[in-house]
Amino acid sequence: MPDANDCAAALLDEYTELLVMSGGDPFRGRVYGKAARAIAAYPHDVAGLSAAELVRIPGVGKSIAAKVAEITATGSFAELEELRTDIPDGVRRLTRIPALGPRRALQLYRELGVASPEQLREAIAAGRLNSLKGFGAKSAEKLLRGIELLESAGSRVLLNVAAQTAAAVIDAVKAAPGCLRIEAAGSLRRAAESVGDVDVLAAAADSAPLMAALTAMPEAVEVIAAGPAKTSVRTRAGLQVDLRVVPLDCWGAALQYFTGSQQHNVRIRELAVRRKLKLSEYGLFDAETGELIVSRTEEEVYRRLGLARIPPVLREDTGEIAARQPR
DNA sequence: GCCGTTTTCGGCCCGACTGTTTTCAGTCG
Repeated sequence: MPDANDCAAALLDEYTELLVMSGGDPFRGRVYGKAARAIAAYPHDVAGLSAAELVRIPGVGKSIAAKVAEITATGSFAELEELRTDIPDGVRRLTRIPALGPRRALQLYRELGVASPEQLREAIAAGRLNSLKGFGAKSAEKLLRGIELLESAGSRVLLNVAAQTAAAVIDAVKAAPGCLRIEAAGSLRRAAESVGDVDVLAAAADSAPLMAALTAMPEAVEVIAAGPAKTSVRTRAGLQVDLRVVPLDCWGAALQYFTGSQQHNVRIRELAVRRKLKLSEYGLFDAETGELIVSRTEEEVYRRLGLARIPPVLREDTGEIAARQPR
């Protein structure tokens, strides 16, 4: 993929983050993120394209085409530079802390002047978060832990390491009473080169014994979240493991959802919306009546959306959906 | 800001969990 595309995509992504942080129209922010992904996946060098050619890239309209042209010519664009002067780069780094998103990162900056993870640690130590609306004792504790995780930073691991973890989780959970089916999903099932976390999907009428089996694993040193539908733990090695449990009837829809990349799923769900349908991990439904249409197999879900089944490894939103739509 | 298998205007994926908020915003995937 051409360097110019990576460069333009990175700047548009940065602009997306800054837009989201500064409030404003959330849909506008999404558009830039979408365009950034399309440009990153675009096979031709954007630096050599005219405006008319740029707008042929899906998700790129006149306005973004002009910004890409400006990036090609100058290395950046005016609106981005303007936001950069408003929000220091360290504030963006704050959002790398787990559980700290754009809105609260900006709040920390605006109200306490905190402009980096290091400054956040100092602010917490000095008790300065106590006065901040929406930040309680638990938040402070969680943020400190998050900063530690950020600093130890082995964020993504190789596929084989994740596969070993998944195998251990599957062994432990499938022994729990009531486990009807279990399989690794997420980037592991897509066979991505590296994975950020381990996703495991299971089917059961009662999820409690399965969730208990996960949190009882000796490797699970921290419980990040624990609910009836989803439980997340962190392993000794710092790898996050998410276990999702659904009723057996939803297996296909759930596997479809928990396998696709975020972007693939958004695309597929948009396709559903355009057909007056609603897709979730629980099935494909009629948007108006809420009536269930299909949910048992992935093939049924894709077929009902007018698509041939897409192999897991391709579910990255890099053109695989258009390639399977009838012309 | 982009886009169209009713649309060139009015939408824009969907659900789970947490913390502090007593009804929901923020975050995540």
